[in-house]
Amino acid sequence: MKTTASNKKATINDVATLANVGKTSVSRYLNGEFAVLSESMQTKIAHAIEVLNYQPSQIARSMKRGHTKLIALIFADITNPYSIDVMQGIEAASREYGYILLVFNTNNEIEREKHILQLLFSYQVEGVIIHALRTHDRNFKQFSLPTVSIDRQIHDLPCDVVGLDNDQASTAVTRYLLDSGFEAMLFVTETIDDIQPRQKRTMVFKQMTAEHPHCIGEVIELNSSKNQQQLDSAISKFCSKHRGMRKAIIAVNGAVTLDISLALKRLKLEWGRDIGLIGFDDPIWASVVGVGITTLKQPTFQIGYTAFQLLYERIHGNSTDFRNVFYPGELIVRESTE
Amino acid sequence: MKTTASNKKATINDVATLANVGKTSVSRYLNGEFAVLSESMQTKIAHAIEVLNYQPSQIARSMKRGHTKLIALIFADITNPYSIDVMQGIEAASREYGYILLVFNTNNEIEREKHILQLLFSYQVEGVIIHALRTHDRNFKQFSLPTVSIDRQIHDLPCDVVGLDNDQASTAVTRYLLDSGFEAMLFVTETIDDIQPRQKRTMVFKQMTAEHPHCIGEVIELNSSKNQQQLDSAISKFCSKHRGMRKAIIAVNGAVTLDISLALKRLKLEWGRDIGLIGFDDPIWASVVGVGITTLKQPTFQIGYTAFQLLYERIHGNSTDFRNVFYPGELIVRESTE
DNA sequence: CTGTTAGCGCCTTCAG
DNA sequence: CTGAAGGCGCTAACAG
Repeated sequence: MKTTASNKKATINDVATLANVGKTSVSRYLNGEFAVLSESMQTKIAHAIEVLNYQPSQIARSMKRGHTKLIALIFADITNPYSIDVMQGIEAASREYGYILLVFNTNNEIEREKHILQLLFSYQVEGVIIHALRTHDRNFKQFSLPTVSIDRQIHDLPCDVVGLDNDQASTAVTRYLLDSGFEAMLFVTETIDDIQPRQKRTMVFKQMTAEHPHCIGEVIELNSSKNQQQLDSAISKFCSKHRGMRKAIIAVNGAVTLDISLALKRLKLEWGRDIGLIGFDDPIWASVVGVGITTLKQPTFQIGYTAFQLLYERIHGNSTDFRNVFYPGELIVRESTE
Repeated sequence: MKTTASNKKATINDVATLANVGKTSVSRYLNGEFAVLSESMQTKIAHAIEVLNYQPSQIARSMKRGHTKLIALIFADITNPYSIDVMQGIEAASREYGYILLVFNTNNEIEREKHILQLLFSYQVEGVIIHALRTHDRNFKQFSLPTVSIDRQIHDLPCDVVGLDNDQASTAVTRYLLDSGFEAMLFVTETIDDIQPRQKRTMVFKQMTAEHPHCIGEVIELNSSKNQQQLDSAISKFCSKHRGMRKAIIAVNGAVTLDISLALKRLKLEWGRDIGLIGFDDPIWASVVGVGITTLKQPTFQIGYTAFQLLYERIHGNSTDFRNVFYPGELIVRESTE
């Protein structure tokens, strides 16, 4: 309200008029083409911009140039802490590169997903980073925007993938348990479907334990993450079956780690003392609960950051073949596996 | 690659040409003005759209109409779980209303904030929801977009506010502790500055304990959240000072609850048995840690949802005076205060 | 070095 | 009911 005339947003024309120059020059000024602008012109324009508190309209620019500096982030479930962790890395990178993040949540609804994919076109988003739930998805088939997938491969959408090196990670976890003298291990995973990471983690565990004759390796695949009973009975069966042996449970991810912790509490079992516990992902509370839970920490920030960089390269055409970038995880030993 | 000719995005003109109609009619079709379109026309257009896989450009639309269906979400610290929780509510609401979320993180950098505020104009964002860190901020002074603040008032920016009813909440917490027979309580808060919620929570606690002559109420204000030592010594001093009395610690928010839990572990103190513990906010791990931590849960989803609604109303001009909406919290009793 | 002109894709008068 | 013309704010030739 302090400015002179109208309280409408100033346009490039207003600036040109006030500065007494053509709008082309203003445009050039905005785009940093100072080499082709006389000093007097520069100062005049700068002044006018200042006075009018002028902000060039990205909308108009996008319309003209065709690129929007917008990228989309699609979560299948915005509730998933992993996604949020990765988002922090993405956010940091996008900030550096001057990109803006549109955040979407498909909320596991296939219709919603379809709608979103359309929106992305409408808004001329330049690229997409997605943490997909389903790896098969016909909505993706028609999809043609530059895309990077987080954590897992998507069958119906060829794209770059960045995530954890699940071979290394699962090997580290299993070997650690083996070396620590555990004799019976229960690997707890959510439904595997064809979600690569869960598959890999499980497979490596199976193989490694199979190779150790003195060690028992069992796997249980939870039907639904809400299924307390299944988990409780699986654990108590496991315990009674291997009475007298050193036992440990492995959680395939942070959500499962939480579920198991809760189950153990219900069963009055104490991790560290009564049974070993180790989990993929390193939730913030892993160090606070009981004696602390040993975890395999993913470099989530790094993953997000790299995801953006890959996307950036792809947007700008430096696209070779689709790449997979998998980072090693870090074993963080706490007393749950003492 | 399945479509006919060019692989460029189809425009309204392409549709018009293919359908053999004027683009005005297509535009009308897009905007649902079916009352003014003959049936034959409708089908022709529908067909052409289908064939071309046409998506109207939001960019162009925004340019013309002036509104973008974009709203911005600004976090001072994207790392803050509270923000993320609230975001879920905002996301849900924005989805229902057909708005898209731009997510920003000022990352506590004042320069960054300035930059973002400018961007908001460039992108013609229709409104802003902000979880501000500082309540004084000169960047806000010039700011004129419809805005809703989460959790706290912002001095330099008159706007709607939605958050917790801190009077009710703090009263509930303190009264509960009093009723449970605790005789000495330590209220731990991060630096209060003029952040309303912390202020209120602390104040209510002070008043209520002051009114109870048999009860001791102390407050400690942490300088920095990283300051372990300060916390450790404060707690142990508190404990030794009130030896023999039933003691409890109150954490002003989830972050502090975590810090205190860690401190207690370092001090070999067990909440529930050695000392009571209660915290504002209800982090997911509150039920897993030790015997479980009693919390005062905020309706974070609701807060986010409402924030969007208020913003929506303001964007659409139903703006009366600025409103404050404060929701009551829910006390969730666990064994840390037994 | 500088300004004129012509659109980007869409919507909105205003005439048929 | 339908279409032609103009313009949103900006940029990119193309001339001076």
